[in-house]
Amino acid sequence: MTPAPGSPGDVLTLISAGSATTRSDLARLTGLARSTISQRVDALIESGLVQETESGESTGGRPPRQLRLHTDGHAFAGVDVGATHCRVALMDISGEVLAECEDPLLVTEGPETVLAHVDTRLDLLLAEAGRPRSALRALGMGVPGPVEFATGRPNNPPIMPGWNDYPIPEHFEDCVVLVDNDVNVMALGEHRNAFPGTSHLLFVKVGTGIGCGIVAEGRLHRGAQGSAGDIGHIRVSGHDDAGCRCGNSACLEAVAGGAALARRLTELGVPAATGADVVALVQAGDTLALRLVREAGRHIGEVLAGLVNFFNPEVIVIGGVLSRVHEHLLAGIRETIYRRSLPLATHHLSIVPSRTGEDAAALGAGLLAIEHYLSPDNINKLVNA
Amino acid sequence: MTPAPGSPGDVLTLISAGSATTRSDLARLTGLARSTISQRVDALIESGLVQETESGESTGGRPPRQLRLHTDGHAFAGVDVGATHCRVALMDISGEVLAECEDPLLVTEGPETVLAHVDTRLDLLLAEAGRPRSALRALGMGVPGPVEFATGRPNNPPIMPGWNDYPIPEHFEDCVVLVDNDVNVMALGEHRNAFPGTSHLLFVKVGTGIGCGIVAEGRLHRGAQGSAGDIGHIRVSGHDDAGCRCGNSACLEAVAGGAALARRLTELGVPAATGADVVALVQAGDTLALRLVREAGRHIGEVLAGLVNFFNPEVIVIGGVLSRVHEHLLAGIRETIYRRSLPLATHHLSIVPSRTGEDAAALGAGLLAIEHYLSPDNINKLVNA
DNA sequence: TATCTTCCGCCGATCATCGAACAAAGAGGG
DNA sequence: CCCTCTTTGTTCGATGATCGGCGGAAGATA
Repeated sequence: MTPAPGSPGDVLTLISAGSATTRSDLARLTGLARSTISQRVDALIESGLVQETESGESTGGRPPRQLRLHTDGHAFAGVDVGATHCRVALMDISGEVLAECEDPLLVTEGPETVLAHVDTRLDLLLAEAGRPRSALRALGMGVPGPVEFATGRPNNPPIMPGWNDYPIPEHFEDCVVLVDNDVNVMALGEHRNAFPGTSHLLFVKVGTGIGCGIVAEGRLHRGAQGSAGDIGHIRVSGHDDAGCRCGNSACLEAVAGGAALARRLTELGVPAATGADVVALVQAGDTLALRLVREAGRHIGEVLAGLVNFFNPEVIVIGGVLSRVHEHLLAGIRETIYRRSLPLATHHLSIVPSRTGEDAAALGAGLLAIEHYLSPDNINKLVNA
Repeated sequence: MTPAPGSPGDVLTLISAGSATTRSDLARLTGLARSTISQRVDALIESGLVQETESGESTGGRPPRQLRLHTDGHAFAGVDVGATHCRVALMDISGEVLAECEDPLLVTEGPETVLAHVDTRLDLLLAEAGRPRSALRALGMGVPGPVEFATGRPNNPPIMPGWNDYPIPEHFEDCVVLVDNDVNVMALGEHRNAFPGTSHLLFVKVGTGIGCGIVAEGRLHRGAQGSAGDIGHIRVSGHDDAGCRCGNSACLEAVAGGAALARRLTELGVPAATGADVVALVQAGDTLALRLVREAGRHIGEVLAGLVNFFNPEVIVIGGVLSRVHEHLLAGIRETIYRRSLPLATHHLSIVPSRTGEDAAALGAGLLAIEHYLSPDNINKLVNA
């Protein structure tokens, strides 16, 4: 129902969002009677979803008992499957990280190998956190390629041989599994962690390739085929000679991606193989590398300028390996966006480096799982059962 | 509340969407008891929102009484304020047009003049439809510039002198007024009218300038400052000599907009002043005009190819004056999009000319008003009162 | 210590919803 | 033509959820 939001799920949403920490808050926000709220809260405590902590500050009368998510007894996992690494984070229901690990692992080893690895790490982390496997409620996973979100199957991922159409969720039988593109979960992680108040955010990952996660109205926009945000193959002007692996030329990725920068540096006599090498050179003070990074920033900025006009975000977050030298990358990006976008769209626009860093992906994947579990529909089912 | 959707507003939503036409349908869809549904329907009939029409087809038992929106007693207005015209449509609550008119009118005359004109037209149309002014429940308006949707005030519109920050809703005291950008309401009109099933749609208006309305998850995306969709100033490659009124160069609008095409034709010895002139020349068989339009299509396609990668829509609709020669414009657009966008994104993508035509804007503006009035929140308020 | 304020649980009153029973209206069959 | 079956719609008592007042709890203030 639309009016008088007051189901157990809605009540929990208010608690988990931090909008309400006491029964009085809940009564005021929902419009329900205090007695009704008490009943709801009792049910949520009964289900092990909420706990009471000792009194809070008094405002002149009896101090209210604080309510918060019950962080024991449940566990959620966020998995970041990268091209060459695998990171697993174990989180409690509030989004706090309980334990975390990262290992080098090639996604090209195929789904069975990678998912088996995730499984063993999961057991280790659960042991470390002192929770049984049965406490695991949901698992979110980000993978480096397009995914059909509804089914959790990769959709012709270019750099994940053997994964096409593989039903990832079926590998984990006893818990809900949500799979999404890695950039999407990074965007989610960054949004929830650093910019919870904003409605429209773009997260741009500048690594070997270039991708973008889109948060619209606070929710991920995946598009019709789940391929939204694939900005690496948008054309930039003046580089028709730059051939791309996709078969076209002048793609953003072929001009400003980490791999492209490394290749260009190598051609110019400074050996570099990956985006990380480029970053290292910049940090070492190599002026050529620095110039290339700034130029890359301008090219990225050209594409983003168009997207700012189109999408009108409040925040653009720059992440990925190349953002380690963000002071140089951002200079070019900002310069170009402010020159090429409309004043109305840029006036309140922030362009910032990622604040969440390395584990934005694992964190975002975990949050995907947690938010699914905490959705009012799901909670109402749990409480009634 | 989230579970068991069954407030009067939700019931009406099902009726107005055509998902349910009988009480039984409603009981089945909402999960509520038949008696409860009857009670809800009675309340809606009482409020004048729903009417019963005589029996439907029997399926072996008593034939159900059909329910539909009560189309008498209410009226809604959709106003399309263009640069040089003003169109007003009077609609009933089901979205059917009762009466309509269009007059030449310069938006540069300023808000008082234009809104006074709207007022007189409104009275004429109401008289024509035989409804009193008091029947007017809500009014939607599309204007050729950015608008702060929440307040209904134009936000530094470049071609609407005197309108900046003018509080349009205050001019119509006795009814709710919603103001939006013209391209947004066109997108809404086209979506509701021709593609109600799709989630993600782009409506591209190619007229004097070039703009884009965005439908995401079935709702308009307006962006942080309400300036989303302003694609006319996205850079196209290889035209750094084309200066734009915005101060930059190589803007899509300056290369492929109707005004730019007319100017270019004139330079080449074929006099043309506006986009309409260009269309006329193409229709008269002028090969030069035709070549320019095709070329414009390719430039628009280049920008749209990027947006397809970014946004991943299901449908792109081409409207505006230039779409009158859409067979030529679309050829270039399709060619470029299919060449420059990712296969995953283009595989299920339709690129089609507007099916709604001239009054997409007035229609969309009216629908904006109607959908606001029919929103569950508003209906619940009405029924309880 | 007395009083005030706020918080929280208890409990009877109230209200919305349900579901069974019944009436209505047509289909189909003998 | 009449009888039975099916589906629809309404009526009404039963049920269960919500409300709001009351009183106890717990701290602030004086």
